Amino acid sequence: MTAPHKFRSVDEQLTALRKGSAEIIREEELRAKLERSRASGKPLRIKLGVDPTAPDLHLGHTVVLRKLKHFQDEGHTAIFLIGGFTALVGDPTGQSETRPPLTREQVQANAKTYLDQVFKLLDPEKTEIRNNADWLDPLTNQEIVRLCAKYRVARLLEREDFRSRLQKQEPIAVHELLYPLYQAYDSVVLNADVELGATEQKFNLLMGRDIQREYGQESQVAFTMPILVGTDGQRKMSKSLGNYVGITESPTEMFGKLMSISDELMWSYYDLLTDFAPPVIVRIKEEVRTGVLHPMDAKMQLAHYIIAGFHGEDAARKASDEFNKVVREKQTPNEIPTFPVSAGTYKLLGLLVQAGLVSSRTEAERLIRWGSVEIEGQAVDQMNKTLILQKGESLLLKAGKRKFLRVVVE
RNA sequence: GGACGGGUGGGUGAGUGGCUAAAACCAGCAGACUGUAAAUCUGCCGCUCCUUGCGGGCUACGGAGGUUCGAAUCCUCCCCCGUCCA
Repeated sequence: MTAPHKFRSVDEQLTALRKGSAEIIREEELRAKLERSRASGKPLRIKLGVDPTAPDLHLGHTVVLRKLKHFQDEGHTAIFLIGGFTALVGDPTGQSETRPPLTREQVQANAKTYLDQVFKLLDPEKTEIRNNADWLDPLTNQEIVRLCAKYRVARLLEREDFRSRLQKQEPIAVHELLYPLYQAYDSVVLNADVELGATEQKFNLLMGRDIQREYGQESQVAFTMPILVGTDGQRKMSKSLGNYVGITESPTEMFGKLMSISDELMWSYYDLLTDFAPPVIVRIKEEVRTGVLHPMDAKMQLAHYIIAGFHGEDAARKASDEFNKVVREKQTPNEIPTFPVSAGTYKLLGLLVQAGLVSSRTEAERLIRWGSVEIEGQAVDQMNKTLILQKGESLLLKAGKRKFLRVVVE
């Protein structure tokens, strides 16, 4: 009479968890941990740390978040760690650009918005939320030195971005070296069994293993996910590169951005941003290859799926309709922002700038010259177009292919 | 502390006295085409003024001065980054 197991079989779990992963170091250890947990009924502790450096999460963050959810779905404990302290230190991550240091208030505000967004995916009931400021802030100098004593400089410098910066003669600040140490120390405090991260986190995750051992703990499994390439198809998705899709963006915007990825890139989005089983994705790919399914339709299906996950079916359908209408049929969108003005005479150039449709008069001139500015569907052909607006009137302006504005005279 | 190398437009990166609003590439924008805001091709890509012209003005090559008819380019001082030596 054995009690029914709380967990699925280890093999089933492993299969589900492996999906989409880049590297699991080491898989045998993960298997052993899963076995032990299944036998004891004790869930594993899965750590995912995020530094709240910006107020919004984008799809890139959700890759790893989704994996955390998979662990959660298997009955393990998801630990969402907010880097309240480490956000102030700043992970080097290779970016040479010096970010302006965040204030504690900013970090706190960001952390709050993160949680709201994270719970669109994770089950809040089953998630342990921690903030490393809680234990890193009170650390004494003595303890910090003791922590530092546990690692060697040469090993720190093995990290890819340190090495390349050293080679390229780029600056490395001392505090940047500390970052991985703090992150590793978090794993000790949280007693993590597994730490999730993007592949670029590999070094930090591995360091957690060493430091945990130094503190007499069993090493965590370093579990990495591929980095999501941004909408430009080149570089990793990031807000500062402007190639991101934010999860709080409107469904329409998300749809448009997702449709703008290259046909090629869509497959990695299928892998990393959906929960379709691998064979399903293979089938879709095959259908596109043989011409049964149009690539555009495959992409629309993808966009629909992703958006439905954040905003619901209805919103996804609306966004899809809107896309068909505006982009494919080149019609006017349903919802157009309005810009109130008072009655009077206006020069078109000035109005375009004022309304924010263009960033400068020079740009407005350029667009007019190209015939890309329209009033009520009519291309403007004179540079000095003057508009006489009367009370109650409204005019539909279009600048470029997808900037619309309704000028309303009050 | 010493020797040496470097700091150029959103990014990478040419340019050593005028022909340079500054090559090239990337990003961005527009147009054509299409199957989508994919791909491809073409054009544009500091700001501003007007009589919209291969037009005028202003701003721009780390900062401040200077030389010169003219400076991203030469000189002086300063700031910042890196390498090597101590």
